[in-house]
Amino acid sequence: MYTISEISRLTQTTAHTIRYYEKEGLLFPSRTANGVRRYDETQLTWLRFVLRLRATHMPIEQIRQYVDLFLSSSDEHDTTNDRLRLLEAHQQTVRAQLQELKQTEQMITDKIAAYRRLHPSVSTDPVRSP
Amino acid sequence: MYTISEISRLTQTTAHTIRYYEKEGLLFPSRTANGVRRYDETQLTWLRFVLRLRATHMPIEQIRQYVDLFLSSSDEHDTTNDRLRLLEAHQQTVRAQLQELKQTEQMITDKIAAYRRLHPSVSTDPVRSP
DNA sequence: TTACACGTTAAAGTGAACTCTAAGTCAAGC
DNA sequence: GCTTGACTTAGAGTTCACTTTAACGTGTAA
Repeated sequence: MYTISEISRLTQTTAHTIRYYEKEGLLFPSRTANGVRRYDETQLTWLRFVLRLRATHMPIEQIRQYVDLFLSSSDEHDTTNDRLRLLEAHQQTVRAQLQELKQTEQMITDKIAAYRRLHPSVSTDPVRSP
Repeated sequence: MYTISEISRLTQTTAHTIRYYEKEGLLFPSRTANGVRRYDETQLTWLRFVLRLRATHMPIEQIRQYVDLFLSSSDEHDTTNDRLRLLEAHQQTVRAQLQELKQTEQMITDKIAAYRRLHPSVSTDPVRSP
């Protein structure tokens, strides 16, 4: 079991942010008798999953939806399909981001190459604006 | 020459945002006698360049730095190297974003595959938390 | 036992990037 | 001449995701 400062170090995330994620309903650490948070491997894995989604700009609200579906799932009420749909939707936005990034990476690479070819002339700058 | 509503349509960006970018020093459209903004192809190209950088999360402040260097460049004071350095720095962040996105894309794909294999069982959910 | 590191909370504050409001000007069409 | 719609401005408001503050509790080493 880890303290908040330990998983803070392990995930390179401030304790502040970890508490904030808990307040937003993304994490559910257990507590000691006097209310100190304790994190097990499962919670650590979950936090890493959340951080992955955040790094790809999934809004906290959407992550919470996923968590809520997870928690509300039972034999009578299966939420697998809903979760699958959320993941597939996010997969689409991740792929769109990848497209955009690849194109911009190419643009920057081209521009850098142009700058290098022309250096040190500025008058013939490849950008030609404003 | 385009009006603000025309380049708004052409770039899928609200006129509000385009004026905001101008206020932030990223665009310099000319004006008609009574102060109405007019955009030429160069300004349109420039806006598209700005939108590319924004789509890859370059902060407006950094874009402005690039613009400022561009505008302050002259025969006596060459800013090519500084601009090159800014672009190279952003190239690094774009590559880091690409890395992160690719990894998360893989993770989501794996998770979706796992959900599909196990469907409709929830008890053996691949996430196993919280 | 006192110091100090580390934990707790609710709530207010921050910064970035828009987004909207209010009050106004202006040109074209009926 | 009047209405409509597109433009103008400064400045206030919004949203998101933290981040800080203030005030306090707890455990352990010197």
